[in-house]
Amino acid sequence: MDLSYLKNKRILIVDDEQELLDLVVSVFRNDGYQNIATAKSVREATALAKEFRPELAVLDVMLPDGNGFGLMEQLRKTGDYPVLFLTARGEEEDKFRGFGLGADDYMVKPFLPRELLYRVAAILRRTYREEKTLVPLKNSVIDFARAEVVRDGEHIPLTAKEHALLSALWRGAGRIVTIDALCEAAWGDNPFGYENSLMAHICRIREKIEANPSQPVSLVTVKGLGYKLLVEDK
Amino acid sequence: MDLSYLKNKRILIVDDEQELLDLVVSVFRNDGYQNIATAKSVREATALAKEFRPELAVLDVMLPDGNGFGLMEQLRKTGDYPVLFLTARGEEEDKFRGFGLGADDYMVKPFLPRELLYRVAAILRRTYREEKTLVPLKNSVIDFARAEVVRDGEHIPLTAKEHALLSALWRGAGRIVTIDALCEAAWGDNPFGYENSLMAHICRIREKIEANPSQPVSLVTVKGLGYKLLVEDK
DNA sequence: GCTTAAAAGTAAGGGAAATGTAAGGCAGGG
DNA sequence: CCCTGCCTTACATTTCCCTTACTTTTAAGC
Repeated sequence: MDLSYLKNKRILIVDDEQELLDLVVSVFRNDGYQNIATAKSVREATALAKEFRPELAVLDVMLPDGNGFGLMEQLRKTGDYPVLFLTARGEEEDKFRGFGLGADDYMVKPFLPRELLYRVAAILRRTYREEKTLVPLKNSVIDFARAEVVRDGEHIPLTAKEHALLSALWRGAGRIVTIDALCEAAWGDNPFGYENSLMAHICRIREKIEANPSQPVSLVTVKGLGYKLLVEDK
Repeated sequence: MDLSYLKNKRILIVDDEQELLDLVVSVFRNDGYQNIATAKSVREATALAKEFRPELAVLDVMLPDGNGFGLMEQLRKTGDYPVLFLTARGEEEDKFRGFGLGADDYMVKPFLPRELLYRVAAILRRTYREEKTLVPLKNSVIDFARAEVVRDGEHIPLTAKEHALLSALWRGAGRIVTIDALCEAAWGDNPFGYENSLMAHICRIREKIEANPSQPVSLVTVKGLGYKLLVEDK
């Protein structure tokens, strides 16, 4: 299961201690998270959240100009994303207060960095599970869950075979996928004698995903070997 | 925000110690959970899960005929619901192993009953977000709470199967829901041989929600893949 | 425990969209 | 110039799904 799409999620980290803030940020960075924003106070955090639009927040409970609970309520006004609290040892009641207000998880300092990462990953996986299905190409985007291609804002439906072939190509994204492998993916048992049909499907797929189907840039032919699906970014 | 609908969720609890099992069950019962099933071994749990179809599982790591991790992998074959692990103190590595396999939360024994309840509630809340009772479609509105469709001011009742199928479609709103998933939703365990019946139900649902059932715009077919429910606004 | 209406399941004919087929084209290499 | 490998198009075929009418099951009320 590919979960790498979770590493692009926007994460907001709020703590007033510079040292801990740096630690937490580096923990996330080292694990591959790309999109991190930080704040050191309630005020800073609420202002930042408006334009950063976090998809998950890690909040310290103790803050100079208020506390994490109040902050969460502020944040919930601009978006309903999960929240994980951090608190100093011994404040047992805080734990329940956070959960009671709708927090998603709670950790007591000092904590193991690895545990923080696991807990955040678990929350992200549950919350944003459907989105692994969007695959950006040069001139279009494939949406596997909806079985359609979006090009110039237009939604073009995919048929079952097209969906199966694109899935196989995407699994080997960037690498060559052989004719045999594609036939296997689309026709399963006894995948023989369909080479011609495969070609017809490739042609139809190109009409949907390429701006100029006769000069393909996303689904390219590798003569004598097979086909390659070139995916943007990732 | 009304969260009482979460108390109806089917919860599976697995532990080999009778005493702890009783404790956990009573903790849930006292908090209002209606639908609890228990098992004391991997074997018992996998058999039970097939027909109980849990919506969340609480698993002890140590079991007489295996461990909770193996059990989770078994369970994941029949459904993708969240899992919370319980383990004895000191097995730090276990914690990471559970998360690594895709667990949703983890607690060390002995734990505070209240914390267990909060953690379970947090997971349920995220996983089964509020079942919106009113769902607007192009030519009608589904009212799940009343099990009826409103079209042109007319109230058309939904039958049990229609309701179950529409719920499953609504859960995957916009995305393709496979024939298998729909059969699973409507007929539970042993969801085979009902493809034809499913079609008849789809046909009847369309007569209720569509202005022109032979040209559906809300419940559309994706040949060879499944069906999609297209929701307005959202 | 009947009776009866509504709901659910089954089966078959027809139709449209998806898929398969084949022929003509085109480009590059030998 | 021919041959190979792939593209493209038009057309044939097949598959899947819709629909309808009918049977069976369930549940509700007496």
